[in-house]
Amino acid sequence: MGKASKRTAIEPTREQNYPEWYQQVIKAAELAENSPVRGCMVIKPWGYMLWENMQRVLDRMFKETGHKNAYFPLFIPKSYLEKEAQHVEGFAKECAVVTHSRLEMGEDGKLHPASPLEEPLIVRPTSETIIGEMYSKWVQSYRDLPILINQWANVVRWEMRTRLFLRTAEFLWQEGHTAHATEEEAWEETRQMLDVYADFAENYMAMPVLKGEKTEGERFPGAVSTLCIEAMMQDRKALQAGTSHFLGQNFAKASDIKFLSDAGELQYAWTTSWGVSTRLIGGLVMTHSDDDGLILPPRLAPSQIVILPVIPKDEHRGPVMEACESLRKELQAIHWVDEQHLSVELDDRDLRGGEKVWSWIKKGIPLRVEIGPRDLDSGSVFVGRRDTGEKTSMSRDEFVSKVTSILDEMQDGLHRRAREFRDANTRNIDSREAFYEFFKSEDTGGGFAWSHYSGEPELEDQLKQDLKVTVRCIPFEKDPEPGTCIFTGKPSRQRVVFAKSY
RNA sequence: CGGGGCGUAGCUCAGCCUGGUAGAGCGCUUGCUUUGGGAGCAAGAAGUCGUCGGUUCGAAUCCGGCCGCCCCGACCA
Repeated sequence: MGKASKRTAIEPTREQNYPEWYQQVIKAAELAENSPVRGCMVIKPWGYMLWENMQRVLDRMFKETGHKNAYFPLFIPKSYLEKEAQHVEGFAKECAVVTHSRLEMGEDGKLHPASPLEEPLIVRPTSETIIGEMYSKWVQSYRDLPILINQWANVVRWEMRTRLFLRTAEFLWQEGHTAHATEEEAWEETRQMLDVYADFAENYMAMPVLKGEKTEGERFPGAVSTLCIEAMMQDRKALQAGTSHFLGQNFAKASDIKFLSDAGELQYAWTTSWGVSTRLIGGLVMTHSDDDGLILPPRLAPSQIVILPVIPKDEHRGPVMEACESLRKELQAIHWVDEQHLSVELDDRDLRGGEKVWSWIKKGIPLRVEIGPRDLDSGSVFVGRRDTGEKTSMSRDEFVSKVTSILDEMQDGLHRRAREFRDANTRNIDSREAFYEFFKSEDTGGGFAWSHYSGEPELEDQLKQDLKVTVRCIPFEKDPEPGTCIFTGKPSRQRVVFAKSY
């Protein structure tokens, strides 16, 4: 097996061509593929199950923090979007516009839009304006506040260049929209939801994230402040994995969300919005996967375990399948994290052994259990771990009793590995020269640079031009240490995090 | 939106320059031998060559229009 073991399931490898590797991992894992519709992807069952698991966990977290789900229209009248000036500026270029309501068959045998709409409809790029419109009707008194609503939806942003999961014209997400009586309460909500996202990223995705605030240039259009979580991918680029916006009274003024306070004064509400999207799946892929394909954290994997029957001769089929079925039943009865049952696949497809094994490696399933005639005789199972590649034979009973602790260990191991990678590629950088050097050495360098920075937007433009580097966030720090900006020498309150980004 | 490239079997592509019966690899189907980390042999199915028009006895091949896709530059969860 000497030469065979060198072959990787995914070509090219991460080192050879990272973007192409990413595409190939998704293809090999059957997460998604490009569709005939420009910029829009098809999410396949294995990928969609992953999304459903993310939804399940996040939805529970949202409800535990007092939110309820609702649904608002896909279409937004153009005039609504026009209400908030910065919002318009931010989104206008990427809006899909519906202008007609009917198709008629022309003499050329083709369908033509026939009936122009009085007012064009925008396919939502985000729903602040339409939701604000409804909130303005629902809010009269301070007794109507807060409103804490989330929606699971699709949105459309007409992007020029798209990449599966990371940036597609249509994507799935959740958007929370809340309205509050006081500024302080809205701020608290903004921070709370960022904490929810960070909790989810760290403890379910096993993806370490930095929490912080966006600079003016990276802020959500129309927001007073945008908070974010930022993760490092294996190519050392940053991925914005979630955002939580403090909108101040900007959208309340635009949508006329007013209420009478307990003192009888008419006031504008304070609003927030926050979201994560199917982009998280891209982040998951790029955080953990290796040159043999996807690696999934057990807590979010569509299934934790696949059982692979080994049937050398037809006479083995009955006993082996029986053993597999009984093991599956026993494993499925086990409760694991959040009282969820373990999810177990039994792959009895008529494929050769090696091919079948590799298909599951590429799909990133945490544990593979092979059961053949020899195992039946010895009462053992053969277990392969996706995270370490380790393969061991152990007694069936031992496996059943240890399986949840093995999964916990894998979950922790992935998180630790990702955090160590990030930390190894994070530096405090204290001079302009060192900064440029850090980001210019394409192959060996790059990563997160923590540097003092005085915050001029022109400076950010310059760095973006020179190095494609931007401020990812102004991190939340316990004791920010003041210093001087490495570019201008002006005083700086704290270090900010720079990186190349997706 | 500017620059470059490409449309031929399910996929990746050759054939085009120099017009003459549509090709390969992978995948798929069937059979036999195999099966504990990517099997071997044999047989088979599969394409109006993106589209519309022109030149020609004859066009995947030459010419023109159109459509679609990919890559590179300014924006983004």
